[in-house]
Amino acid sequence: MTCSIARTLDVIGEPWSPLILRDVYAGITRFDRIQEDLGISRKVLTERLKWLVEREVLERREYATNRYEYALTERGTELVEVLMVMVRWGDRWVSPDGPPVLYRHHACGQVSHVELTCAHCGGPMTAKDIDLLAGPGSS
Amino acid sequence: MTCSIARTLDVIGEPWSPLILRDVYAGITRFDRIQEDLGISRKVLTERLKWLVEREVLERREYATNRYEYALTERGTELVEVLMVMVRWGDRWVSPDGPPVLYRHHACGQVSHVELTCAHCGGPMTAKDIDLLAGPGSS
DNA sequence: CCAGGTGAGTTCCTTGAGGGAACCCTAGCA
DNA sequence: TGCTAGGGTTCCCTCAAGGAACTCACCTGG
Repeated sequence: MTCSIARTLDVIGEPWSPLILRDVYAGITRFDRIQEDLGISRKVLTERLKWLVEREVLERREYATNRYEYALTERGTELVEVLMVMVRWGDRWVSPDGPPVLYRHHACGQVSHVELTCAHCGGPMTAKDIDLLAGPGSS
Repeated sequence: MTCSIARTLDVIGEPWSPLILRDVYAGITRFDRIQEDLGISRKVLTERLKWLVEREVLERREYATNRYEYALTERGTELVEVLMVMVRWGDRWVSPDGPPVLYRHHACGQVSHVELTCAHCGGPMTAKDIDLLAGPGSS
């Protein structure tokens, strides 16, 4: 499908993948730890990890003989931005007890959250602030 | 799970949902049009739409007697922001022919894309720019 | 030196969700 | 009064997810 959403979903669309990325980002990088943390079946975790490694979102590293851990690649690190926006939505609409996790921004040292802005003018850029146009890669 | 990512995925984690939201956002708002556009089975589309309406992400409106269309609620419109960040990733990493869709920003009139910034200081805020802390809603 | 533990998976069986095609009901319309 | 379109249901079948048990290599203590 000539749609960047569909193409992104092809990589991380299945429901466990974002949670796997979250774990790896948060420092849970080993097979058993991820399996235990998510309660995912070992079979499916094996498949997902292999898939994400093939798509170059994760990297498989031998940290001791026959012991492996997973790490985010550059592609994977940029996917975490998608998660950050998901977190914002979840915090706002489905977290009755307040946000479970907070972000401290290195640059200003404050606990904050992410805002979407226009790469060109820097103003707010949300769903209501844009029009859609056909691009070069459209069919 | 006390995790905003998991809670958000509970609402739109299944792979068709983001594409349904994209369609509705892009103006494809009726059952048959969505079904045709996505190639989803009618049964699953029925289930997904009902689910999204129950979660108050979509709204079902009778635009003529016994004719219904779907529209984004405020919650749903904010979910489109997640899609916009997915689009950015897809454009960057898995769109060999260039972006299929472009965004024109109302405020500045330019074709642009979305950037993540800190709500507090306005500086760039990506996965590498933050530390994670436990929040009030953590277990 | 061998018993037990841990990490990282495989294998196998069972159940449930998704796909496809056909069917249904109502409203307009010629 | 039959035709078509919109908006779904129903039924069957397949295939992927879950669960539990098994494997194999390395390490560590006694």
